[in-house]
Amino acid sequence: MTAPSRRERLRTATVAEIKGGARRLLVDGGVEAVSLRAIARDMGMTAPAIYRYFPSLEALVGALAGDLYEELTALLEAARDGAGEDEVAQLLAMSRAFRAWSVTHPAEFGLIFGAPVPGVTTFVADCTHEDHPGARFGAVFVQPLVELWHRSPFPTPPAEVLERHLGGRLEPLRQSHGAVPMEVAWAFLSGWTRIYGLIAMEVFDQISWAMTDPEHLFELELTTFATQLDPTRPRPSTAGSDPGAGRG
Amino acid sequence: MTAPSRRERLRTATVAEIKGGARRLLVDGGVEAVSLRAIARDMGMTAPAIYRYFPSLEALVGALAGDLYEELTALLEAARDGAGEDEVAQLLAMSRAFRAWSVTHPAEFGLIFGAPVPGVTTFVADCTHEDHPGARFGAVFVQPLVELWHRSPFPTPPAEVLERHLGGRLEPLRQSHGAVPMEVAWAFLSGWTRIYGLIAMEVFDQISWAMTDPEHLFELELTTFATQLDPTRPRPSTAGSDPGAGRG
DNA sequence: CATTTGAGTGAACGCCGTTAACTATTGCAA
DNA sequence: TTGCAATAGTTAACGGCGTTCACTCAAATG
Repeated sequence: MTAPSRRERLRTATVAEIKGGARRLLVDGGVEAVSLRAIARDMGMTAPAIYRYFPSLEALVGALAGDLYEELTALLEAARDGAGEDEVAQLLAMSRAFRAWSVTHPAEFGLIFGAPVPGVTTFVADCTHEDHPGARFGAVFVQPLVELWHRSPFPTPPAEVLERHLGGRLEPLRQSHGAVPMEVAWAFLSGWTRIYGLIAMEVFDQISWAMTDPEHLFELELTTFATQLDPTRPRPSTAGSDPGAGRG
Repeated sequence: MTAPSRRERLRTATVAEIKGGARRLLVDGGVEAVSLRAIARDMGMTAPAIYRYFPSLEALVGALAGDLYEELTALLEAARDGAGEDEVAQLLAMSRAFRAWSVTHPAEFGLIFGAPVPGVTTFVADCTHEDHPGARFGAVFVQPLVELWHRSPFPTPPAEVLERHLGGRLEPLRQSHGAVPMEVAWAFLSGWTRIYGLIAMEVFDQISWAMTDPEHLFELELTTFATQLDPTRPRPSTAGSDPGAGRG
């Protein structure tokens, strides 16, 4: 483990600058606004120089997507670690952190959670099963669910129903997370579907025709989900649980 | 109401041909593959000629999105009309039809239900509240829910909880659908979130790292939702309700 | 029949990704 | 220290893109 040479330091700095410019363009104008020529212009370079660092624009977009996955995973882990010991509290904190990031980073959310983008698709396809960004991302949610299940099992549909609908179809999940109980897999898939669906609808502006302030619907879904996971929780009608309070 | 002139007939035919070419490109290569020059090439024309019919590429994409909304709405209405009198059966048929269309038309789904696309966004913004594509689309789901609610109310969270989370935030929905009971609004938003979320995850390939055959998870969610709407329904464990049977 | 309207063409401008040939600089080794 | 190889950058060019402009020609209109 020797110190990086001067050349290596310059190179990583340039790579970071290229990614930074790409992200700025992504935020300002969506993925279609990310262009090698614009990035190079902002850096005071010419476009072909970027080919010394990335083999194509698609590869650059894929690398950017990988960084976003890492950024988001770290954010969720921080939210989990700051939520105490209770697994349900951890899941709620992670869900809220995920929504907050998504709403404040719509372009980034669209890149990694929206319709497949050429560069991102190949980046995801090149990952091994365990290091698949979706798997690493899902692990943050699956882990507290597993621990909660072992500590105090939550209600689920009957085992034979789960077996018929999910049995034998969870191999990809097991390849990345080991032997996850079928009930936990169901709780994760069902819960994640609701969280993802609501956030995607909000970020993609698929809900504004029906309601305003989707955060409150999100909190309602969260409390419903939390109650399902832990029926001893205080009901959402308890005073002091008003969602959105204290968050602007 | 006079018969369309020869010129008008030719014009509508050309508009249809342009849209057809645009959709072919959309299906083959995603929205970024839709280009005026490629469309014109396929038609044996030059690109500037299309400006006689659409003011810009974005406007063409927006018009295409409008057609897709209409196509999908008609499909859902047909599914509803073919499902008999029971509202829950109608909702199930519509949900399955929606998923089937989405899975077989991923590019079209991404255009109208994915990250905002410039042309589509302005098209949606130009619609009046009642004719908003999302509203016309949502109406097909809201209507059976309203009728079911009046015929036999389904269980919901307590009224005060709904009031606190949704109260005063459903004006957009009421502007397009009239006085929808808050419980119905909740059931629609909650149910639609799960349907949309699961389908979007499947179409956007956000679930293949965890499981195969997402249709079975979709059917599990559907039966859960149906049981919530109508507790007298046969439980999902009843023989003969195996999801996916007869559709493989 | 004259005129206006509409449809379509070709050239051009400025973007874009990408490749090829070339230059200058850095780092390393004889 | 000198010489070589790797590295980082340049310019020029190709084809594709959306879009505009000036133009032609046929069709509808009076």
